[in-house]
Amino acid sequence: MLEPTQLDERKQRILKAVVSDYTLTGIPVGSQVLAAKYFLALSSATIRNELADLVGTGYLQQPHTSAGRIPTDRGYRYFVDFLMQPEAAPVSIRRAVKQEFDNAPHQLEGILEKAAMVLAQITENVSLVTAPQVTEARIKHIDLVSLEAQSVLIILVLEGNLIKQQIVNLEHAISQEDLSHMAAMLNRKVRGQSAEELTARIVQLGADRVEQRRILERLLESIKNHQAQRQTVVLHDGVRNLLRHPEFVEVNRLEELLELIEQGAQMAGILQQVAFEKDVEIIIGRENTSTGLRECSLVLTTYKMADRVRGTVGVMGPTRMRYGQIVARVRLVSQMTSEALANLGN
Amino acid sequence: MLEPTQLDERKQRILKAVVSDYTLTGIPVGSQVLAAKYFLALSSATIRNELADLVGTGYLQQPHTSAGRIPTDRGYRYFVDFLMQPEAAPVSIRRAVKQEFDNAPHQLEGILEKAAMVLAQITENVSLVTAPQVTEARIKHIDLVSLEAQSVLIILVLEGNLIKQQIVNLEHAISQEDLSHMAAMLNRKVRGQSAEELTARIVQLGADRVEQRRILERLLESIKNHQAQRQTVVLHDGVRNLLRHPEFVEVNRLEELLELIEQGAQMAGILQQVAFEKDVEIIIGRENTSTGLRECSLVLTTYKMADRVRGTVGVMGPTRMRYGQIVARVRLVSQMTSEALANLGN
DNA sequence: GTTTAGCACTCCTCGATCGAGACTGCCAAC
DNA sequence: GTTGGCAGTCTCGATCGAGGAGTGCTAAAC
Repeated sequence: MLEPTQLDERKQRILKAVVSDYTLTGIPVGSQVLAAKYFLALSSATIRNELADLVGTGYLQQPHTSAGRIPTDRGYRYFVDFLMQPEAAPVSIRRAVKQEFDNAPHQLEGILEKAAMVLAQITENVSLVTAPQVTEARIKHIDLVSLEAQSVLIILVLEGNLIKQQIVNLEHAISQEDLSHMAAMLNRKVRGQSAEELTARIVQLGADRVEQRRILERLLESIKNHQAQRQTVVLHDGVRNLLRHPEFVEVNRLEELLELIEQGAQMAGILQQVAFEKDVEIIIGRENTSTGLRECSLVLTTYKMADRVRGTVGVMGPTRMRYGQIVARVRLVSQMTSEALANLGN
Repeated sequence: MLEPTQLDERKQRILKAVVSDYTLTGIPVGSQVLAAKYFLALSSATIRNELADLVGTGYLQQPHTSAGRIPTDRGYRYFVDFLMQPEAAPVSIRRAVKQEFDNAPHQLEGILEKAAMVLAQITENVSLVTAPQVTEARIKHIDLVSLEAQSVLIILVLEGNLIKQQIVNLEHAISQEDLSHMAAMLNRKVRGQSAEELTARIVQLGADRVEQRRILERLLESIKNHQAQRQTVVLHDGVRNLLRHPEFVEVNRLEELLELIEQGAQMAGILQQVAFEKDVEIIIGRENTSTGLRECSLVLTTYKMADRVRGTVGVMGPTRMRYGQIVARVRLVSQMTSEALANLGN
């Protein structure tokens, strides 16, 4: 674990200057630039000595002998933990974001898509948004709709107004009337229960006939399968922004990254691990378990949809990103998303 | 309009050879290669004369003086219209595709996502899939669910088992009992009608109280807005495949393309124009109205979900693509998608 | 009239070379 | 501990030339 005391105050200021300058320009920072732009009172030779120390302790590195310094992952980590201050987004951006969310369709998917779009735009990186996760979902409403002969559409409304739907095929035909009846019964009995509890209680439900009971069992089984099977969806936007970063001119890295983003499963795993309590979580370069993200950083946080319903929003970009700015903007979008989702249900 | 008679038989064979070779190798095709690989009976000089003619009539072009020939958009057009024969996908691929669809979740989105994934994989290009479009949707079932105090969740099941949902805020609270009652009434009266007809008939509905009637009006208005507002979703996959093509090593083109794909609106417009009757529609290079697609081709067709419910699937890639192969594979995925969707409702 | 061989010409590609520029590390002086 | 000076190192970009691929043209052969 890093300690702020590991670097004296001047080294901290120099590290901060290197990170700031490098994230802005993308050019390795030399001692002369530092002296001229940030440390007028010091000579470049002095700074060179300090830089050499910072390289020795692993906070900085040199791409080659006659180049300036760039931060290592460790350097970035020290920066975000102790040196960085979030740069609040300017009013113009706050206003634009608000407007976008105001114009978003009054609907879960629409809002999440909007969040991904806006976040990609204001951070100029790839945005990542997971659909809301339910921890121990409670059922608010069940509806059964007869489709063709033997198939039934199950609609489950969960806490937080999450809607799950599934089509089930039965052995025997059943009328809409019977279905409505069953739905009404279920609604009376199962409100506020979790899907697991529901299964446990099914035995106690006074299903008038054996036939009806079998259908109920079938439906519940389906619901449970469905819950288990459905993997988290990860929305993303702004892949085009990656192309602008000079670190991705070679196409190989990009390809690996794109695969990760597009197939989503691994990404979903990473995003789901973001702690709900934490404010913003930052994962830098090789801290990522996935090798494809070796040279990328993630800035992630959660949004809240309802009491036990949350999702993750965040940004993926090169380790050389403006952390201070991006943290603030991820936070902003997370808040706006939570608000927009809250407005859905009132 | 092109006529097959515009080229004599030998020119046709040469054009075909150039397109075939170039789409495979990506290297401009010279007269010597043609003579050696495709026209053993002719000398390279003869072929040179023919090539010069084909350049003169606009079917081929030369990147520079001492390079081989590559097809123009016109050349590709002639090829797909008169010379190409679809290359049926090998059994191994057919089997793999079938398996993927068998494993797809029993659910609209899941199937469409699967289609996009599979198509991207087997064509090694970007796949595009629109959600099903409804022409004159008929209503199968309406459900109203009380959420918090004054908000109501409307669930509409349309023909083809398309489900639309929306949350509406009312002026006054209303109980779930009242809502269920209204829903039951609506279901009795509106089955098989389109949303427009429904609005027309609302006046005739015997709404017991003025209050209830007002709520109904509010709901219908919401439904209509929702229909109008919701733009077509375009799923895509396989952007990573683009990176493999040498024509996209320069990042600029890619950026333009990605913007088109990611923001989707323009793309949706293009995809929606695909005629339902046609088998496979191919749009080549500058035939595209969008400048970003100047150097790309689209191979598109439709899938069928129900009688009046269809969507578009297809592939986007560089004009230099293996049309014969891709046409067959797009067709394959379209069929499998239609089948999978048909199985949803039985 | 069509086809072919031969040949000069054009243009791209790739590797090697070279100089300019940037930054360092080290040393000696302050 | 700090600073100026300086030699050394490495990258980057421009330039150049050889090699190669393919053409168009001409004149002869079929």
